[in-house]
Amino acid sequence: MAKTTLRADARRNTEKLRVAALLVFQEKGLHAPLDEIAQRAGVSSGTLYNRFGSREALIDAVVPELAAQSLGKVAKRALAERDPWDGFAGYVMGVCELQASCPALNDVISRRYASEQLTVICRVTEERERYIIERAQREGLLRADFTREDLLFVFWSTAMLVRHSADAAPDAWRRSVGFLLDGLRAGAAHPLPAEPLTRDQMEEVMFRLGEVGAI
Amino acid sequence: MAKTTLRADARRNTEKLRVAALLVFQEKGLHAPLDEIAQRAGVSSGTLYNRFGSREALIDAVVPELAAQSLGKVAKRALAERDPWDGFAGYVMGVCELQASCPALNDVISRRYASEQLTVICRVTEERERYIIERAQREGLLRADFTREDLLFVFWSTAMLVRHSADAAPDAWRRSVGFLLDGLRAGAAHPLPAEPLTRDQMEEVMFRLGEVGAI
DNA sequence: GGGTATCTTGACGCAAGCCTCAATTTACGT
DNA sequence: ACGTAAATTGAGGCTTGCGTCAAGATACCC
Repeated sequence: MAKTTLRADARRNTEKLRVAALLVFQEKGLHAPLDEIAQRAGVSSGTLYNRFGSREALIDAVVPELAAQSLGKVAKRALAERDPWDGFAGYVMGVCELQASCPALNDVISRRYASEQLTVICRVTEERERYIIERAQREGLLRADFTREDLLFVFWSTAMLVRHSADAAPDAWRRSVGFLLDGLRAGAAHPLPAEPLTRDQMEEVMFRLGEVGAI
Repeated sequence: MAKTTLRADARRNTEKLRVAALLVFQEKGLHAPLDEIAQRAGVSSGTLYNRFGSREALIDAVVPELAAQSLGKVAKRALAERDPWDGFAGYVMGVCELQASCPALNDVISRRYASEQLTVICRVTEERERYIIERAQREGLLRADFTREDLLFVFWSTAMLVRHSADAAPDAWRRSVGFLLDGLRAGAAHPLPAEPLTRDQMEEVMFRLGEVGAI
């Protein structure tokens, strides 16, 4: 039912809002107050709702492109790596770097906000990650009991670290990820104390993440 | 300036509030609504403020004992372990188990709420952890570049994981910690991509954690 | 340039959660 | 048993943020 033609001023406002939204989201994450976006666009909050209708729609109008591009670049670089371990490790570091460099991407990667478009991106990402993992495991470089679900937990950890140490110690996360990667090399493997998550469990966890508290 | 003698009803209410507070904090963490505590104690929110004056005071009246006892037990067990590596690994797992089993302890351990008493506990804990780490490093079992500040990051990661997967996958954190521990063995060590945090940086990060957003 | 459909505005209502304080109730000493 | 100091109450003010809507402003077509 979307109007196909907007009045000129409405179109202009839409554009101003997109620009402002991208700025604010990048700076403060996907839970940034919408009022601030409206204000930054020089427009009332009512207009924001008129143009987009909901936070989700606004995010979907602005963030997926950024996310797809950033994540795509990292994956591509990883796959271009000759050595599958270097590819894997580079991928992990690359994604964490995105998390550290941009609150909006951090929220996407750690699933703090789930929208339709972002979910699509996550699915694509999942495929690639499974491949990157498998490739490194096939050559016996990445430990065999590591799953893609485990990878998400890595990103969640980093999300937390980055959110709280971004200012005081912007490189702190690198150490943590460094330790972790050393634990993921096939040679380092010792038996794990728990079963991997099923995909359903993962869905459940992610579903809750998108919910209320967000925390 | 504290009144030394309370009227009988006030003393009773104080006790009811302590009980309720401990329950609610254990169940929901240290940011639980105070109104709920008052309600559970069968008392108005005004009374809670009359008796304790602030969330911080209420927490300090109730949580430190729990925290000191739990953390003490884990540390003791770790130090009783013959093998320093087992001691260290057991300590890490033990603390994470506390995080997983009790939101209040999770908040204490990951510094989501800083109060006077809790800060004292953290200081004691710090001493013990430095010792546990040093002991394992002295025998060349724990990698030499691991610091106590890094340990806090481990607990922060776990805090995040536990908070979001407690229901759907209560053991998920064990895998992550397992990977990490494998990366901490001396034999697994590869050069790290960043310097360890100074104590000042750590203070700064922790200070911010206690602040506003908490997230 | 006038009429109308479209768009914008910003004050408003809502919800949580915090904390306060005037009015009321209660315990306790005498 | 009564007076007073101590305690309790809960409505209400505060804040942040969301989302709405009647009234006013504006673009666009003729």
